[in-house]
Amino acid sequence: MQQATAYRDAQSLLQSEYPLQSNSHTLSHAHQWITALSHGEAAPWSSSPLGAEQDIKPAVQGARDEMHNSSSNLQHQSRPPHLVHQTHGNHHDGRAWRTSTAAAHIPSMATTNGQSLIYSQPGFSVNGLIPGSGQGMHHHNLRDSHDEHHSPHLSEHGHPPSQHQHQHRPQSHHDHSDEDTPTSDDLEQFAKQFKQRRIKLGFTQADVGLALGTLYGNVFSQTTICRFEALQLSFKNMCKLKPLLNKWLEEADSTSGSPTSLDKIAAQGRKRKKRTSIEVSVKGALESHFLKCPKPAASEIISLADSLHLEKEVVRVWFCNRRQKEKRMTPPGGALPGSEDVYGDTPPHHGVQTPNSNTNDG
DNA sequence: ATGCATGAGAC
DNA sequence: TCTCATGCATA
Repeated sequence: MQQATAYRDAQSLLQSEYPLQSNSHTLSHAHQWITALSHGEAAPWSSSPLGAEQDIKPAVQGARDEMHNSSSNLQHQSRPPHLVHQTHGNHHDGRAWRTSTAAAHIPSMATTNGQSLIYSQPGFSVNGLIPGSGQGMHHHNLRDSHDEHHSPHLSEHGHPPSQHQHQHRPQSHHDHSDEDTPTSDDLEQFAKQFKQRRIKLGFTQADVGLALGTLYGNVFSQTTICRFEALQLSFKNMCKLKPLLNKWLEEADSTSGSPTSLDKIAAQGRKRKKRTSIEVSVKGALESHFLKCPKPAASEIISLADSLHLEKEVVRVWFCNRRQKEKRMTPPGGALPGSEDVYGDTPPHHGVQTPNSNTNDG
């Protein structure tokens, strides 16, 4: 598996040097900040437009030979008793995206420039699947298209279909894995299985994210893959990613051994704001406030930020992220009793699960 | 693996 | 201004 290593090497370097993601979603809006750059109006935090201040990491990580031939018992799965199953109607939240079949096809963008490190391998279709490698590429907004025709009521507002309940499948005639709305159980099992297979195949989470780009034109980051495996995405989001990852499994299996292609655009992006490190004590204060009021008003955020000596934006974002975390399928620390439905936006229970219940990932 | 951040779209 | 999907940067 030296191919993966080499490619990941390049990826890490690129990632360090160029703070730009070749996500098609982002690309569709890339002109925004690129234009901004042209105008010379960089964000206050973009100290050096050249990105020279970043420390390039050697990215030495080729030791991941956890793939010893072991008994492949992928069918175990002990159902944790936490997932309260609720008889909901046939709300199909987060499945409308799949209805756009056109989104699954890759546009043909002739990337015949020799500057990309593409291995012409018959396994992976490297002929123009690379997002953002050239300039004449036309992306298809998978997300945009699905966002348009999805029911406006299916969100987590009011009485959501909820991430962590059993979504009773409309038709239970076969064990499809990439069709219809999966249940929370399905997702859990798939995520687990996916991780096992991924590791056995010798791929990292980042590898998968890139591969999804070659397969669908939609690149995902290591973060997203990681969160998928850990079920730390919303139910809707999980449903959306599952078919893609499922497809990847097939591809990876049939082309195991073939090098994955990689091409990233080395573009100049505006720098993101430096991540604010909130002190533990301050975090505690924020959490206390969150328990009392998960949705503080702007004025309240200001005063809170003032008392905590933080920027208002930082506090605001913190609350946003906090709320979002509450809506994940598997909350990291565990559910906070009493702080869930205070804003009538959260379903009355969580699918709490031990985050480290994966005993075979290496 | 996860914390803070961005941005499009929804309210 | 929020939600939601997503990811850079970092622990």
